[in-house]
Parts: sequence; structure tokens; C-alpha cells
Amino acid sequence: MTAEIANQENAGRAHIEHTILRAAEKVFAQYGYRGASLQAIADQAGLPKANILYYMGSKQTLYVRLLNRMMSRWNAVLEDITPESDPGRVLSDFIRTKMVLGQRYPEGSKLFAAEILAGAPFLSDYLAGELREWVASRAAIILEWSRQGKMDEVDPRLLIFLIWSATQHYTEYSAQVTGILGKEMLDNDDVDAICRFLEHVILKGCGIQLSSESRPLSP
Amino acid sequence: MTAEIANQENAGRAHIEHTILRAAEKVFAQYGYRGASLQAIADQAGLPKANILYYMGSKQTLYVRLLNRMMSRWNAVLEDITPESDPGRVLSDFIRTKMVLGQRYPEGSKLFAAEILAGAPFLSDYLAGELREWVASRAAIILEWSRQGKMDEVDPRLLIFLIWSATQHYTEYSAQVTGILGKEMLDNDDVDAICRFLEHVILKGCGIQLSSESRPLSP
DNA sequence: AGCTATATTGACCGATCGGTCAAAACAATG
DNA sequence: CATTGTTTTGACCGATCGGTCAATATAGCT
Repeated sequence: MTAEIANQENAGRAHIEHTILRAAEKVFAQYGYRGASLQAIADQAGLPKANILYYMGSKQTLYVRLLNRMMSRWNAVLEDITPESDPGRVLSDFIRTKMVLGQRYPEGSKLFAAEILAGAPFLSDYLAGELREWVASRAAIILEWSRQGKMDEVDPRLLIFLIWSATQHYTEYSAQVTGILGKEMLDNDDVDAICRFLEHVILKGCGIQLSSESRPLSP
Repeated sequence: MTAEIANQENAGRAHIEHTILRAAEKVFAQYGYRGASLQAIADQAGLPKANILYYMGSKQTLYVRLLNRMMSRWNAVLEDITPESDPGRVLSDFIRTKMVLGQRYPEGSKLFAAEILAGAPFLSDYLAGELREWVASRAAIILEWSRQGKMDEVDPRLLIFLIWSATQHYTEYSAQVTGILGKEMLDNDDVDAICRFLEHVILKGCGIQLSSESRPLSP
């Protein structure tokens, strides 16, 4: 575990905070809220413990800030879809976007997963409120696609869950995936192969015809 | 008669150990290895803390024992499949078995998830060894099914990952799922609906024709 | 009964937890 | 230079951590 040294020369406040957030994200992702210690975060950031609290106030404030930062990264997903959209293209983009997000922010994704595993003590309001509305509105559009005969009549919420779980798996279970595949970590080709596999199975499984681009498969 | 008494003794001891294991599984699942405290486990079990250590030796021993117990529960899955098996039936059983296992042992499943999330410090050998072999052997059979034209040529390992992730999602992310669906918890009908959805999408997505059982689908 | 082995548990240990604080270091302005 | 405001950080606090231990209680056997 390499500690990232804070560059104190040109270290503005924003830069120091970013260093702390990145270190904290890693430690929280690995050990969860309770299992993470401020000392471990401080070591990871290369700063004394008191400095962490000076900038972040408390462990809980730091943790909530990380949760909010991670969720704001997901805001753009499935933002502009309509009943007239092409399901194949939308779901394909959804899969790829989710997959890329997980690869881009693996620590943040794991942090979120650990929070849900713990029973979502800091996110229950968000899940039952904002996120639930998000799912409901998207589900309504997907349902409309089914009515138009663009795809099979499947429960749209379960379809969203399926895409969530299938993509998140590769970041949150990376230790399992890499252990089984015998790889140190996934490269871009791996990610692309996974995306094509998921697109093939899920789109075909939902009875969606690919409009323009048809993708070949590699076994 | 001594055996009988000894059995009663063992039964008494076994009962206490079972109580401790159940309590520990719950606490470890929620907070992870580091976040869980022996005091919390003791409170959950209704026993003094020293009693936990008397029976389990140490926190790590208790934790490893729980991991082993959980993995032994998965041993029967996909045990007896051959190149001559019917893919539709096998995968359908796989989905349902995984789903039922998650519902039956939600704490154990979460415990396992937390272990993987933490980077599998206690399971890396198992993942890169035993489990990897398990996956490889099953993947070989699935690949044979593809060669026989029973299903599309998809990467069998990714297919296994897909079924793992899609089913585990409902136990490990239960806080998210119930929050979004607006339910306290999933009942048998919910589980059945999820299984049917997954069977529909995954089997159809892999180009598997259902042999005997009737399917309301246009091929 | 007495004896032995196992169970039970409060008290305690050093280490570490999240958090506070004040002294020191630093930066900016006059 | 002096003054003021911001950062830095070691020292420290009470609480809790995993783990030990000895005193006590219980049970089984002769």
C-alpha cells in the first residue's frame, strides 16, 4: 500500500483536500465506515492525523462528503432518454457508461457498495427518495418501449438492477474476477469484451433488435 | 450411555457455537472484518465477550470459520453437469439455486461480499485455486454446449459472472433494492418473479431454446 | 461426599479509536 | 519590524479495541 505524499510546495487548500479525499476513498472502500481509521487515512495521504480533522471536521463529515461526490458522478447516466429513443442504443450506452464509471472510480464504487452492505445508514433517504424517483421515471419509459413492441415486456426495474449488478460486479468483485481469470487487473480489451458480452446477452434477452451496428462476438 | 451424554455435551456446545456463529455472521456482514467488534458480536449473541473467545479462540479464527462455512454451502451448485446436459435446464437451475442460497443465507452472502470488497485478504488463495478450477471446468462444459450449437458462443466465464452478480445483487444490495422497490423485504413471489425475469433474459440472450418446459415467447 | 475437567465471566492489559487543544510554524499585511 | 490570521502537528483525552487471566461456578465420575 503506497502512501501518496502530499506536495506541500504548491499545495493549495483544494489540492490538499483532494489528496485527503482520495486517500479516504481508498481506505473507506476497503474497510467500510467503521473499519476505516483516521490514522490509516492519514498514513495513506501522507499527512498527520490531526491534519485530516482540521480539513474535514470529523470522520462522518468526510465519509458523507465522499458519498455525495460519488453519487454526483452518476447523475449523467440515462439522463436524456424518451419513449422515442432506440432501446438498443440506450441500453448499450447504459451498459458501457456504467462499466466505464466503475473502471474510472473503482474506490468510489466500492465505497458505495460497502455503504449498501452495511444497510445504507447514510443513504437510506437517498435510496427511497431521489434514486427511487430516478428508477421510476426510467422504468416508465422502458415500459413504453415494451408497449410499442420495441422489446419484450420485462419488468423495467429488474432490467435496471440487472445492468447495475452485472457491471458493478467487475469493480466491486475485482478481487474475485481477477483471481479467477488469472489477471492482475482488467485492461481495456477485457472491459470491451465484457461490454460486448453484456450487450449481446441483455439486448438479445430483452428481444431488442440492433438497429444499425451489429457487433460480432469473441468467445 | 457415555456416548449419549457426550452427544448431549456436544449438542450443548454445538448449540452455543451455533448461536455465536450466527451472531458473528450478522455483525461481520454488516461491518466487515475490521469494523466488527467482539463486543458487538457478544451483545448480538447475548453472551459475555470472554465467552466468545473461549469458544472461538480469536476474532480471526471465528471469521475464517464463517467464511469456510459459507463456501461449503455453495459446493453443491452446478455440481453434476456434463456436455450432454440441457443448457436451459442447467442454467435455469443455476439461477434459482443461487437466488435461493442468497435468500437463505443473506448474512453469509454479505459476509463473503465484504471479504471480496476488502480485497479478499483471507480468500485470495481460494479464489485463485479451488474456485478458479471450479469455474474453468464448468466453463469448458458450457463451451462444449456452444460447439454443439445448443447456445450462442459466449465467454462462459462471463456468463457465470453474470449469473453470480445478477442473483447476488438481491441479497447484498437488499438495502438498495427494497429502498427502490418500496418494500420492507422480498417475499417468495418477488423472488420467483426475479428468477423468471433472469431466466428469460439470460437464456434467451444466450440463444438457448427451452426443451420441454413451455415458454411464452416467440422464437 | 470428593475430585477433576470444563464453562463462565468480571477485571484487567497494552494498543488503538475518534477527537481536542495549544504551541509552534508560516503567510500576508502594515 | 510587529501584527494578524491560517496551517501544521505532537501531545493528550476518554472510550473501545482484541485478547488474557484468575476466580468462580457447574457438571461428570468414582
